[in-house]
Amino acid sequence: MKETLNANAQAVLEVVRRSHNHPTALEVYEAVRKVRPRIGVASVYRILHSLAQQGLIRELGRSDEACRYDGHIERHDHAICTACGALLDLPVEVRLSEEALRSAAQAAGIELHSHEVRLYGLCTACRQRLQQVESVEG
Amino acid sequence: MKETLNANAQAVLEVVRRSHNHPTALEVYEAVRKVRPRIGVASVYRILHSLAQQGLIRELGRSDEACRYDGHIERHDHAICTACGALLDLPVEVRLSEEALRSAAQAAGIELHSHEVRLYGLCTACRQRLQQVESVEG
DNA sequence: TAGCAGATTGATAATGATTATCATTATTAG
DNA sequence: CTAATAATGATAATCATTATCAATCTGCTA
Repeated sequence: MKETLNANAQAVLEVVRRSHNHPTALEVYEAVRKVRPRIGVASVYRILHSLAQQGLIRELGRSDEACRYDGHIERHDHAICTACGALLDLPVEVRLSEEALRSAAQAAGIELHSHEVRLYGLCTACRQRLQQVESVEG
Repeated sequence: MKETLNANAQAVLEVVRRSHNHPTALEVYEAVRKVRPRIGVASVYRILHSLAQQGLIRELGRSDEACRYDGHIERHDHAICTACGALLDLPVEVRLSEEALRSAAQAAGIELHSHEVRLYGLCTACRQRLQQVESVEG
């Protein structure tokens, strides 16, 4: 059990908090390297897991290729582009009733700690890109 | 564009539909091998992607280590154990309003196709396991 | 029906993310 | 200060997935 953060862990936490685009572990590694050049990948992975376990950052299930991290630890929802895999924070909360959550958790037999709504669809860029392809092919 | 499913694809689809525990691609491969021994991993991956693209199965973002597939293509929600990574289908729907969804999608700038609610917490097994650890350590 | 163009397949190598190993270094207790 | 212990990072190993490519199958034409 580690309570205080050393310089490496501080740097990792800083990077994750400062980046608003859900960096992967390797991206965090590259960024942290600039300020702590001697750090290795293994330590970055170790620190990320440890920070996530302490609730200081959030580990997002990998939607496309690699696991991504989020400095926003307040509960929030996501939108995921089914074409390019982009994972966006929703700026608004999708409201749902406590009662619905509680009964669903009970039905599944789990002790509910948190929840997330995921919206799937096409982001603006992909929508435009696909329309162009259609018009060329069609 | 392929419309008809050949014997390999049929077998893969059968396996995914028959298994009620979100198999990984490798698990599907092992199961399909029993009925089509000459099939290779590459084909299984190809077929899984193709079936998912045709909407015949659903590709679940990898919650723990590997990508998992679901024969249930009707929209449904999931519960995820934060301790062991288990991914469970919710037997009931977590109801939320069309209006809330639509406005959230608009705020994120995506064209909404589907959505999913994810409940995070401890499954029964992990709850018990962790209680035991506590009582031993405490 | 034979022969061929193109698609499909599967064995295998390659890739990319993550984890394990382990010698070295830093930290702490005595 | 020294011994014990924990933390670190370089590197190898692992695991899922993808790319490559020769072999095979498909439908089609002559």
